[in-house]
Formats: sequence, C-alpha cells, structure tokens
Amino acid sequence: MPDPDTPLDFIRQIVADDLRSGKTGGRLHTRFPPEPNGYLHIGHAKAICLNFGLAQEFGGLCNLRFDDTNPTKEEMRYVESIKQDVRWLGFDWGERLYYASDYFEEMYQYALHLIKAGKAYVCSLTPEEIRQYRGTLTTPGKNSPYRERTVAENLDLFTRMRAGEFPDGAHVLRAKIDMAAANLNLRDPVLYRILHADHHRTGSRWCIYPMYDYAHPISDALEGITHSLCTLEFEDHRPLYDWLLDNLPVPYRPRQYEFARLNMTSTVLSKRKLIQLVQEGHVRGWDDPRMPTISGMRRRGYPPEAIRNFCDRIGVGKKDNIVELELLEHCVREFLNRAAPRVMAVLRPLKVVLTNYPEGQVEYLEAINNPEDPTMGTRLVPFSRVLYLEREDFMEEPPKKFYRLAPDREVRLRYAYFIKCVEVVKDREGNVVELHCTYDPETKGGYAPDGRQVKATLHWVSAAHALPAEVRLYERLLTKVNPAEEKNADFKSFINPHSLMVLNPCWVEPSLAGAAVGSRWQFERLGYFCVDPDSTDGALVFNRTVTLKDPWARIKRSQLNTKS
RNA sequence: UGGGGGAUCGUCCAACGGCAGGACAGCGGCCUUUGGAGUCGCCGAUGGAGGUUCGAAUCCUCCUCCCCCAGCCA
Repeated sequence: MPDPDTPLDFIRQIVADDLRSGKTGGRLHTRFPPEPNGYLHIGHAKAICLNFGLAQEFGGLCNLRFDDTNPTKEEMRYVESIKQDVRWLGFDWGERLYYASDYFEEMYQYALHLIKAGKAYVCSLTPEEIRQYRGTLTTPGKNSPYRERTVAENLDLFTRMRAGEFPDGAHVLRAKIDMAAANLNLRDPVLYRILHADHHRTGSRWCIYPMYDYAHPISDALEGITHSLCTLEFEDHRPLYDWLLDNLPVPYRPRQYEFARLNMTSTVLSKRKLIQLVQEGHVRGWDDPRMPTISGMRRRGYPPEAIRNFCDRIGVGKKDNIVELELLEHCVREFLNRAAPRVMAVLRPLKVVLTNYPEGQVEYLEAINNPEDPTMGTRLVPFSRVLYLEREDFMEEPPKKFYRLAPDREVRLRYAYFIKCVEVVKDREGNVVELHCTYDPETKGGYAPDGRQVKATLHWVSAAHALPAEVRLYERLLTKVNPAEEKNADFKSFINPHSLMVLNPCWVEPSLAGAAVGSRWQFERLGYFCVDPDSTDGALVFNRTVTLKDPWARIKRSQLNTKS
C-alpha cells in the first residue's frame, strides 16, 4: 500500500477508495494496451508506470495486452520492441501476456448476441454514406436505410461477412443506439469491418476485424480488469464502453478512467509524426538518440530508473500539460551522478607539450572512480609529456570570469600537476595549434606545498596512451518549445538542423578500452556519455546523454547578450 | 453554434471550508582537485465578476479562455 503521507493523484485516490469499499471485490487489476503499430515513447512510459506502478503499489496485477485489431497497420516487430521496452523499463507482466486477437472468437459470439437482441445490424452504406448519415457536431444524424433489417437477415449477412463472401467495405456491423445522440460515438458506431488482410497473429483466419471501441471493453471484461485507464480523448467513448458492457453477457464489469497524456517541450509524441521523422530520414531510426522513444532514450543512455522517477514526478491529472524536458534531464543527471563512473575524455583536442617534463617518462596517477560512491574505488591514469586538453579550456585573451588556462596562467590538471602556459603555437592563419606549458613537479597529485591556489582544474588525456573515439552530441530535435502551439505550421519546419554533431577524433583515457555497449560514464566536466552499439573493437562511439550543469556556458551566454 | 473535459508560480504537481506548499527552471551566496555534486537563500500562482461563510483555490451563480469529438484508426 502507498505511503499514507504522500498525496495520491486522482487515479490512486479512486483505486484506494474502491479497494477500501470493496467495490471491486478488493481487487486491483490494470492493463497496458498498446497497439503494435509503432515504437513506444515517453508518453507510453507514463501509462506503463501508471498501470504497472499501481499494481505494484496496491498489491494488484497488470497485464500486457496488445490491441491488435487492425492488421493493416500492425507488425510483429512492433510487438517485440514493445515487450523489450516494457521489460527494460523494469516491469513484469508475468504470465499475463495477452492479445485482443486472442478474443476474436468470443467477440464474434458477443456480436451474434447483440444481433439476436436487436442491438446490432449489418449496414451496407458506403463509408462516404455512413459519414453523411452521421450528421455533424451540431446536427443529428439520420437512420441508415439498413437499420431495420431483421435479426435473421443480420445473422445471415454477418455470418457471410465472416465467411469471406464480401469484399472490403461492402458491409459493416453497427450497434443500434441513437443516430440523434449528441455524442457522435453513440450514433450507431461501427463494430466490425471487413478487411481481407493477413493478421500478424491470426493469419488469414479472419477477414472481419472488430473496432477498438468494441474490442476494448470486451478484452477488459474477459481479463477482469478493474480499472481501465486511458487518455482523455477517450472520455467521449466511455458511454459506448459502458453501453457495450451493459448489453453483453460479459463475465465482469470493468470501469474506464481517463487521464491527461504527457506532452513535452521541444518534442513531438504523436505516432504519425514520429513515424514521419523515421521514414523521411530526419533521424537515423526509431532508436535514434534524439527520438523521444524508449529505444531512443535507451540508446542515448537514459537509465530506466530515471525515466520511472520522471514519471513519478510529473504526476497524473486531467489537465493538458507540457512538461519541461529539463525535468527529465534532471532525473537523468540525478541518477547518473550516483551511478556513473568518472573518466577523462577530450572532445575537441588541443595538443599541450610540457616542456620541462622528461621525454619518455610515464607516471600512473590514482583517480577516483566516483566521488559520490567510494565503493567504486580508484584507477590509474597514465600521464606523460604530451597531453590533449579541451580546446574550450584555453583562451588567449580570457574574458572576465574565465578561470581556465590562458597565457602565463597556472591551472591544475585533475589528479596530476599544476601547469602554466608559457607559449602559444599558431599556424599561418593564426589558429592556436599547440600550447607549451611547464609543470611544477612539487604539485604532484594536485596540491601545492606552498599553499598556492589555482582557480581551475582541467581534465586531460595523455596523447600517447589515449584511445580514439567518436562522440555524438545531441541538441533538441525541435527548435520550438511548444510545437503544438504553431497550428498552421508543419512541425518539420521546426526541426533543428544542428540536433546532431559528430566529433571525431576525440580522445578518451585508456581505462575505457573494451567498455561495454550501453555502459554509461561521466566524462569529467563534460557530461554523461553512453557507449553506442556502432562501436567496434578499434573505435568506441559515444553518445552524449546529457551535459553536466555548466555555469560557464550561462556566463558566456549572458556576456554575449550584453554585448549585442 | 452540439456533446465531453479542463483552468493554482515560467513548467509540473499538492493543498479535499482553516497560514497557498514541493519539485524543475531562473537568479544570488557558500563550498569545491569536476565552474560537477552538495548546500543556503531569492523570485514567483489560485482566469474574471458576484454570492454563501467567522473564514473560499476549495461550495453556488454567471462569464472568459483552452483541449477533445463528425475513421470502416487506436
């Protein structure tokens, strides 16, 4: 049971009340019902955490059920990716993996029941005619001319629909409710359509397929779902959900509750738009680290713990929302700060020669793997005469508040020595290509015996020992914070042309040799990085998961702003 | 203009007739061998108008604004 001190969202409130009152026989049973027609994204993660989380918290069960009622859009590969993503997020459906298609026969029998009760009929209007007969938001619809077919005729036609006697679109089965209902969903909704299409699970066994509105309440009832949670746009469908359960001899009576779907800044979460990004090549695939998909986030290095924590923090309500991406990034940093070992890597190398360091000498310096967790131990990092430093860590004419290396200035190299820049080497165009520095042998380990201080500590790698790597940096995929706000514009015009930057070669410390694909590291002072599956034996590829918080970047920005 | 929902700091979520609180973001201090992390502080909201009440974000009335619905998609 949940901690009595933390406030419950409205769904948990309902569940707690129902459990207390015995309304559901003391049972909680939820389900996560994705359609296998695309990859799961962070919005699904919210639903997954809600449904599975509820079951965990209240001692209930949560099923994984594929809502596979439209064979023209669904594929087995999506089923597999969805299972993998749910599992990766840390949830377990036990033996309760179901498919709406498992219930096709029961659904068919229930349809027969409705027909016999005079509550469903076969309609032979064309799709276009059905639309016209439906009326509009403000005007009632008209009864279909086929509405009064006899039970016998309906039974005959529906049986023959199943038998494959008719082409796609020739007939549909409709519920007989009320063509004048203010709620369009009640204007004799279509229950079954003819689709001569192979289904990824039932093959060619069926050529009529149930609609979502018909299949969902039956699936829920068959599985004994107590609380059927869905998003707000289905609120209008609840009267139909209830109508079907009231008119069918189902073994259980579930209830539907609706919550607000997740929106995030600088992000699109509609399947249509995501599939467009993939198919038109705006990203490298469903698992592109810039994608808000679970697989994209996994590849990017977002830990499942962080995603779950994010879902806890955003809460569950009924009002439209747009959560700032920064909150997700905060959750990622928070987890990785505790979990990710630290290493040194130089993304934009600037060669530095320590002119007074003995040629050919190598020292192994002890470095702490994670200051947040001493049990993670230490490692040895090689140090020698020629190093790479981060280009950004040197400025020939340092502005105010720039504390890093500059001509004649002394800084500390992490775990190593104080060094001082004595000469700047440039090419013919005047670009800085190399620095000559001296080191102070008295400062080994990074402390000066005379007590003198430096303002900055820089990361570095030894040129002779470092491993080459490719590093991919990611920025927001979209340039608009709230893409949905721009109603008249194509979201693709907001695609950030600089969302991916590939850096190569970068140099990483040798301890990273053989780092496992998917392993997550903090590159000191730069951010968190994750080994990409594109890595090969000889060349590591890293994705930047998220940067560290960077006050200097902020100062730079404000200095730029005040100048302009 | 039909029906269904929803409005609390910039953002997300609390407060369930009794001091509007937390988180993220932003800003500032302390600390620091990561300008990281940590830590302290500041900024900052009940859509509007009436009413009920000793007392209203919460109850009532009216108004305003936002979202969803006219697939044989889910």
